[in-house]
Amino acid sequence: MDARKRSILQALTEDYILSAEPVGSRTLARKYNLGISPATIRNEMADLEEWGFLEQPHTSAGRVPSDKGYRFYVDELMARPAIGNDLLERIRATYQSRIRELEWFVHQTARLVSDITGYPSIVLAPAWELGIFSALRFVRLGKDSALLIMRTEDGLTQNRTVSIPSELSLAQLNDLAQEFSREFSGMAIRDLQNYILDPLSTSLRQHWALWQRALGWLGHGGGEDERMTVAGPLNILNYPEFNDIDKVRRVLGFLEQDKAVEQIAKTRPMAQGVTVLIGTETSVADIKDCSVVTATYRMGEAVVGRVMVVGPRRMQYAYVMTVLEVVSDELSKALKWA
Amino acid sequence: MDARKRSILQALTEDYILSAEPVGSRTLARKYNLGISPATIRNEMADLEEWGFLEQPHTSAGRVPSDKGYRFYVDELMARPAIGNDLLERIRATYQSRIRELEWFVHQTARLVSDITGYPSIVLAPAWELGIFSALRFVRLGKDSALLIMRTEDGLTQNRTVSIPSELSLAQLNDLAQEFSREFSGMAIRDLQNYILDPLSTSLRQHWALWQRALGWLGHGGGEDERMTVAGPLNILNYPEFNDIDKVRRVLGFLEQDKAVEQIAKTRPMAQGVTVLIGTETSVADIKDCSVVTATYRMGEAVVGRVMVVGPRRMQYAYVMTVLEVVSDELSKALKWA
DNA sequence: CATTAGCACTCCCCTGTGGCGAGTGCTAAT
DNA sequence: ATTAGCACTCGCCACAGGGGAGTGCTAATG
Repeated sequence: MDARKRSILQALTEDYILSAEPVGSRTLARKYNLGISPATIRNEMADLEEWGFLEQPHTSAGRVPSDKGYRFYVDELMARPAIGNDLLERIRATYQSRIRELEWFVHQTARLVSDITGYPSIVLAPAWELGIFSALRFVRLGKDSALLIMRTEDGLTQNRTVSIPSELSLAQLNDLAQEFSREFSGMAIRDLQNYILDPLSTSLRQHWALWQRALGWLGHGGGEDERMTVAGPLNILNYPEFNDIDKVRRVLGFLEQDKAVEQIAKTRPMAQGVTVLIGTETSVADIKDCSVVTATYRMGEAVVGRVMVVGPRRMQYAYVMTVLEVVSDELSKALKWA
Repeated sequence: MDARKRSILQALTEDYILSAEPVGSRTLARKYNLGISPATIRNEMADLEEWGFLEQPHTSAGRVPSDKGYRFYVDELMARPAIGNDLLERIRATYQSRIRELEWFVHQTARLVSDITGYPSIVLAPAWELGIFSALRFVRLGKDSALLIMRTEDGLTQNRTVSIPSELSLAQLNDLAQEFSREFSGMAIRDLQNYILDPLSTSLRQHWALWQRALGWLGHGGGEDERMTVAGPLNILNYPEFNDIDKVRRVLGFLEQDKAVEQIAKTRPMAQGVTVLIGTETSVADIKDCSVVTATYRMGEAVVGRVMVVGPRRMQYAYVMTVLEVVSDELSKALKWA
């Protein structure tokens, strides 16, 4: 692929990203100073199409980048401008709030990203069930209910109201919690559930029903909902390729459910840095017309969560990547002190 | 309005609810045993249109009920069949779970209702800020964070993590909480916020910053999000009148934001029972093509929340009303023991 | 020999036309 | 009062034709 083909592919991709219209040779020659005539561009485009970088919606339409074309553009062609100062300020300001709750960070980040980019965004909260169980604690609320507080070795906590047998005294509850903590501290939270359901494994079995009730939840680390936040899903309606009600249904349906997002997350390992998945690269049929940009964030040293942007394939890749880079970075910094 | 007009309006409305197609005189005569000819029906329909119960999308189309037509249908014409046993069982089964958390009820109810009816549903959680403050309590989590638990006289609790000055001992915290509780118990939660911000009102002012941080939240009763749950918003896409992308945007946008729902809730007082708002009766422009069915639920004796269904104007009113009646009833029963 | 002008060709899109069908309102007959 | 009959209206759809954007090919050009 020589320099001329590269610049044609780049110009075409950028034009299409802005216009959403198939780009023809004449347009390309007129708008971009390539120094060659439409006829030459046509020849080059024919090559690029043959090689799979471009596609034609139909004969006598302009060309459109294919997944492979976008991929090449993202990997090799596009410029990565530095982030603007205004934007940087805005992002930093978001994290300077006094509120230091994990859930708040997740919500704010999702909203911030979808606001800034104009695409739907998803933020996955720290994967609680991967944490290491440290201790358990009860706080009595009423005569037959208590707050169950679970804590990880990282210092994260989560709590929930459980109903308890009213004959248990506060002291007894505390004993139970201590015994449980002693027994299971150091274990991955994900595994808690399996252990507790084996009645032989613990001397706690006299209150088996209580534990069973409480730990179905503990093992999951709270409801599914709290682990994922979607912001701005309707942004997708602003892009003409989603004028089709069926496409809208697929994409919004995807954003609504929790599980598919995990599929995407699994496509790439939890490597640090910003990752791009284009069209079918996500291998999720519902969003085959979308691209996804993903970044991870850290808490201390460990990678604990993800920020994602879902948009049309003709996404503003460079911009989104830069935004996610900065956001995930600032978020990681903010979480360090949380 | 004589009996014949009534039966014509009823048949037409029911046919249109099922078919979404404007209904003509011939169809009406053929499908329903009205005992009169199309010509007579036409005359009657002309009257009904003149009186504002029917509308014609265009000359030479069939007729469609107007808001006024639906209103008359709902108030006077429609049959209210009893709920089926299967359905009743399903609803009851939902509330027989062991999980007794308020938030869980709200989520489950929203999902249940949208599943059963096939329309989007909204459930408003108990209006926390209307409750009466009873007591406050701290549970230390780490060296500079604590869990703040607030309790109402009804026995509802809510909690949140707050950061606290690390020099405060546990004993000091407890003293603070007790002092605060003594000072403010019996006050409506909604009013807490205003009082605490007046530095003269309390001897607690030495930890003013802490209280300020904590109580901005207490006064609101948690994030907005937790107070409202939407389930099945995409159900709206199944109805042909929402094939238009702009209508979809309006309705989904409405469901996404919190505030507009309150507008609707305010349209009708918190009276018990099931209420129907048709088309522009909601006076929310974004959902002028929708109808809303609303029911309230109780906790003990007091009405504390709402279950709502949002659907196209040609909604299955009778069915939805029956479902909401039963659901809100069962929910109220379940909450009595929560 | 790479580049480019020229040209025939393709195919989408828009518009206008005409037939069909559903439904109406009116009138006259029952 | 009801109804059959009929002319009329209008949306829908299929179809054809013109325009336009863009292409691939070929032959001319520097």
